[in-house]
Amino acid sequence: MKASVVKIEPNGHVCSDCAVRDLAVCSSLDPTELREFEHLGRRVHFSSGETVFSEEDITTSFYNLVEGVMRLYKLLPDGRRQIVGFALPGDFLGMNISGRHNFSADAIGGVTVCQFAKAPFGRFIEDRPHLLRRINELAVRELSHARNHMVLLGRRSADEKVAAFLLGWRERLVSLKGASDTVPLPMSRQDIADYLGLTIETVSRTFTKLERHGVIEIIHGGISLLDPAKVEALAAA
Amino acid sequence: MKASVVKIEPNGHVCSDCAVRDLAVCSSLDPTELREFEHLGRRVHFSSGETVFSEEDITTSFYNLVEGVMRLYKLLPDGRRQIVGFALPGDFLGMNISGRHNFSADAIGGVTVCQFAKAPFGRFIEDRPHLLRRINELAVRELSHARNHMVLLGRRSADEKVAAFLLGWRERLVSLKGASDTVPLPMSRQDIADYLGLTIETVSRTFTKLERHGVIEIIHGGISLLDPAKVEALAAA
DNA sequence: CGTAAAATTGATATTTCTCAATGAGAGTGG
DNA sequence: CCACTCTCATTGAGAAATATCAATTTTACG
Repeated sequence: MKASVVKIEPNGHVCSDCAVRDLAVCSSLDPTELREFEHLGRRVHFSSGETVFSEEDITTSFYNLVEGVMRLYKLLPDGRRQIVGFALPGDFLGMNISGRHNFSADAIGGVTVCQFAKAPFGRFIEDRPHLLRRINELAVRELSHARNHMVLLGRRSADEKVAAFLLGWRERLVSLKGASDTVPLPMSRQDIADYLGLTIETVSRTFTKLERHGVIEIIHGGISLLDPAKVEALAAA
Repeated sequence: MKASVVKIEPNGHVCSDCAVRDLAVCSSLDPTELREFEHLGRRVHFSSGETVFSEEDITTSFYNLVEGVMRLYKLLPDGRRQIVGFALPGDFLGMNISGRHNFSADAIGGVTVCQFAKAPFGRFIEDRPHLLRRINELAVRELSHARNHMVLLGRRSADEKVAAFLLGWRERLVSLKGASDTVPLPMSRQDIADYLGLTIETVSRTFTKLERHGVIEIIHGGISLLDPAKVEALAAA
């Protein structure tokens, strides 16, 4: 990845206008706190493909994804990649024990984050247990996703993986933008493969197979769910 | 006839004597708090194979594993099982968002837990942010484990999975009981297979292969690491 | 001991991967 | 506007890893 040309809006943004105000960690703050919080975060933009942070980097900031999609991944020494999740607006990134990030994060398409320096953010949390509780809530939810994903990776067939992915991704988009049977897929086939523990060829073949069976339609930049019930059946719950 | 096993020790136990005092959530409590905490938890014993809680059960308690080993798993509708982790003394179980457990937990061999009713435990946390912080710490650590395990499930070969499992399991035992190249494996081959996303036959064959290559020795109830460096190489970091 | 459960081993089947070629879409410069 | 090139996606054929099915063998336990 190339060096990042980073745009920082000094103090230009107000939390009360923020698109993720009610989704993100900030939902636990009252208006007064929010005004104080505003001074802690800086909006930063990343272009498609840029790396926001890398695994093993010392954690200097936490991030609140405001707009766009990110891939979160880990690499094996020989380059094999496992995507451990896709981040969407409202997701909070950077929590860890070791003081180092335990995965890397790239922008998929343009991305806007609200970046918090670690130390001031830590001090802000200090006497605000409700914020800590909110962060814990997000961590526990992540943990639940992670466990579901382990089941997918360890025990599902390629067809089931793809079907479950489409449904899960749609579900997340639904809760952000409302229901639709058109599912945008901003990530590449390779990303999907690395998320599902498959090869790009297998993902591609599975998409084609689903389309031949009239279950989905592959459209530009995504798919359309022609028969959601059938996809659910294929996903094996 | 021997007296039947007393399952609940009403108030018999004192936290200050507890084996996991410094490992568990309780490590964040001072002596005064600990005395109060004592009245919240009840020691409960489970025999080998018993289920402590099941996925989708409404969460009525949290659990602190005090002694023994548990398997934590999720089932697909058709019975396929994925073990999402093994719990060891000091592990804290029961955190969730939905109010329901998101995995099931069985005893592997005899197990002793410290059980906390959800409501009083919640109230106790309320004005003790340091305890909440400790719980968050454990959740974030779990999350890191979960992500590492996703890499294993999605991107590692059978040999690498087995090797990584042996090393990871040993590592956990080391931090509980000190270093040793003898690695007890209280779980069955089927458990290992369901943890690694393999079949029991593949696990068995891989063990045999490692033994033939002089890398491990299969002993009663576990294995002995004859060549730890070789195992690490096989695990592909 | 004797029986049941767990683990191992072997032979074969299946799924998914690998390697290789082709096709489609986006951006570039002539 | 049209080649040209680059990347990404699709498709095919064959290979490899792991699963499945079927015996044994070993271990655990009453």
